Amino acid sequence: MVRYTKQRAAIAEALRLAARPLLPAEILSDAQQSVPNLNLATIYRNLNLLIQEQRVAAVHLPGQTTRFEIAGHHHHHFHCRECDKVFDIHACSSAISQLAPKGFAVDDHEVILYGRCPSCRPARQTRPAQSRR
Amino acid sequence: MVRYTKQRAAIAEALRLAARPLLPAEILSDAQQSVPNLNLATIYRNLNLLIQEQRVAAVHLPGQTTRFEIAGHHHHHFHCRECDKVFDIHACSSAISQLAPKGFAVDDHEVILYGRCPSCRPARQTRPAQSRR
DNA sequence: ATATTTTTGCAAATGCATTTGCAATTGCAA
DNA sequence: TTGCAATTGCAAATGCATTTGCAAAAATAT
Repeated sequence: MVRYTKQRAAIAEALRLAARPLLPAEILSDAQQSVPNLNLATIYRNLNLLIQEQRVAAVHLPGQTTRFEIAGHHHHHFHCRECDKVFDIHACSSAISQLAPKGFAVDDHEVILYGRCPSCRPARQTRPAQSRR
Repeated sequence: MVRYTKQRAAIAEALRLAARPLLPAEILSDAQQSVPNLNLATIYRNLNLLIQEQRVAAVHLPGQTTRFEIAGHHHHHFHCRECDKVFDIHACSSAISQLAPKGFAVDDHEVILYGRCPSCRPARQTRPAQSRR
C-alpha cells in the first residue's frame, strides 16, 4: 500500500503553498528546503502517484514543460512573459465554445492569457497596488 | 541565396492545400506524393526557412507536437479528439482578455476548443448539415 | 524489535522531436 | 555548360523531459 513519506508530503505541500502550477524543477527547489537531497526522479514518481489519486493535475501549456497543480475545478491560466510564472484564472466565459463554426461539436475549451503578472507590471509607480489616487 | 527546390515547393503546397495546421509527419506524407524520397530533416530545414520568411507559422498546442500552418492573422484552434486534426477558428471574442483578475496586464491570449469536427460528429444522421427538420 | 514491502537517491536509460555532419545532387549565375 | 554555393538524403547526434534499475534507507503490520 501507499506509505507516508516526508518527500511526498513536501511535494504536496509545495504545490499547496504555491497555489499555482509549478514546474518539476520548481517543486524540487521548494521541497528541498525540507528534504535537502530530494531529486527529480522522486518528484516525478510522486506526481504520478498524486495524479492517480486525483489530488494533483497536470497543466499542459503550449510549448511548455508540463506543470503540476493541486487538482480543482475547470479554470484557465495566465502565463507571465516576464517571470514565466503561471497563475490560475477562475473566471470563464461560457460564450467561448460558441466561437466554433457550425458543424463543430465543442465539449471543452482552454484559454491561456499572456502578459505581465501584478509583480511584473511596468514599473510606472513603485507600489503595484493603490494605483489611482 | 535561397534557391527554388521542388521539395520546398511541395512542403509549402501541402500546407497551402491543407489550410490547417499540419504535423511534420503529415506534411511528409502529403509532400511525398510529389517528391517520393523527401524526408523529415528536409521538412524541418524548410519549415525553419519558411518561418524566418514569415510565410509559415508554428502552432503549439498543449501536450502536442508542434504543427505548422501558412502564416496569417490572429486566430484560434479547434482540436478534434476523434481524428486528431486541428482546424483554424477565425472567430475571436475580445472579452476573453477581461477574464484576468485586476492587476494582470494581458497582451495576448489563446483559445483552444476541443470536440468533434464535422466529419467526426456522432453518426445520428447521415448528413451532418440539415439537422433540425 | 523484526520482518517485509514500499520508497528513495543516483545514475543510466528511454522516448521523441528536432538538428546536424557529410557526401552527393541540384539550382542558377556567369 | 561550367563552377560553385545551396540543398538534399540518410544516418547519427542532440537536447530534454520523463522513466527505470538497483542497492540502500525508511515506513508499517505483527
